Amino acid sequence: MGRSSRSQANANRVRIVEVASGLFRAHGIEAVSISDIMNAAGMTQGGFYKHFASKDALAAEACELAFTKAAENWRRVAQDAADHGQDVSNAITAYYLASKPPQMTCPMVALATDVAKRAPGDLLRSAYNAGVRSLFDTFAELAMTNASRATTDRLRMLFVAMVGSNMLARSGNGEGWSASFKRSVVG
Amino acid sequence: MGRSSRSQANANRVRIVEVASGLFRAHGIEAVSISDIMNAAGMTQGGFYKHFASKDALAAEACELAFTKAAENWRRVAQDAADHGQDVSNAITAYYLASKPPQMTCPMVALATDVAKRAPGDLLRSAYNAGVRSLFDTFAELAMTNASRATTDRLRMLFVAMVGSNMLARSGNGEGWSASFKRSVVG
DNA sequence: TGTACATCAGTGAACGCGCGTTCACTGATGTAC
DNA sequence: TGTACATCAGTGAACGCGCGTTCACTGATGTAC
Repeated sequence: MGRSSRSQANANRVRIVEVASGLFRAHGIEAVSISDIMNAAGMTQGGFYKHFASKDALAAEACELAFTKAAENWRRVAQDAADHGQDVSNAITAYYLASKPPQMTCPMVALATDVAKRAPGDLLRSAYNAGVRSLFDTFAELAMTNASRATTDRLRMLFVAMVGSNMLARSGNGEGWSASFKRSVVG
Repeated sequence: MGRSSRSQANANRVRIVEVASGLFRAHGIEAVSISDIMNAAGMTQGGFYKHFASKDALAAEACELAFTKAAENWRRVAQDAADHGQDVSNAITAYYLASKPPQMTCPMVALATDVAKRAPGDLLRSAYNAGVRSLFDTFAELAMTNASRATTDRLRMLFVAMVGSNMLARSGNGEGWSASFKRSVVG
């Protein structure tokens, strides 16, 4: 197994970020090791530092990717809803609270605790906050094009309610009781 | 330093749980070591297992204590508000979203990620969910005695919005932007 | 196009470190008479 | 109340383990002529 071609190496780098983005969202950043990531990407641990300066640097990139993908999905869901004459913010909320595979967990919820440990100005913390900001802006933009004239404040409250009920449901016992929080938001 | 008396040992055990409850809320369970806890309690690591079967067992007890203290504080705040003829649910929400020292961080937010990693039926996970349930019930009970006839569903939405905005603010950059989420809830 | 050499993506073993937990030990506390 | 002995709360060193990171090495790829 000698040197890979430039294009192969680039593809490998992209795959590492994608795989890491999923693993981090499923298990949290600290619970996933470099070996876990590299093996899942079909390589061995040693090659990691040919692509990234540190685990932290990867975490910031993986975080950014997670938010980008989330925003893309919201746009797609909003388009679908608009095409069928349905309420856009309702559609996004329902999509957001629908159960998804672990690697698709909302990055706002999955990474919050890891981010909270970082100092202000930290790479990951900055990526996370830029992501939250961008995701809310996307939400507001999509919901505003809707017929309904929701205020920004009302959208902010809906947004944090989505996030909060998602977080509690994720740590819940699978009882219907946890689900009642979700229902209070999407209802 | 020989054997401690029974009552001294009991007091030490209580202190360990209290100290751990604060450290876990400030930094997360995995980021705090047994040494950290025992040193903060004024002892050395080796004595830990004379009191607890494992770090997990302590985590469950510390989690329970955190929720108990939170409920007590809410009751006190509600009583204060009622005594001054103020709206109870507003008072609790404002108190909940006010900035507090790290060791007073809301356990729902601080422990969520650690809990999410545990299997259903795990000791900590059970303690967390019992705590959430009990804290919401407390909230509903206190808010219902209020003049305003809020529906349970409306209280649930307010509850998850509190939790969500608190979580985002905790991982925020200290900009006013993060605070606008809190304002959308308490406003 | 062909050849000679430099580059560098990926390998896998090794490193230092901090963790949760164990253990032999100490000596004041608790108990039996 | 006093004495002899068992108990056991707390100590501090040691354990095995997995982590992030480093490193010497391999050999196909890229480049210069």
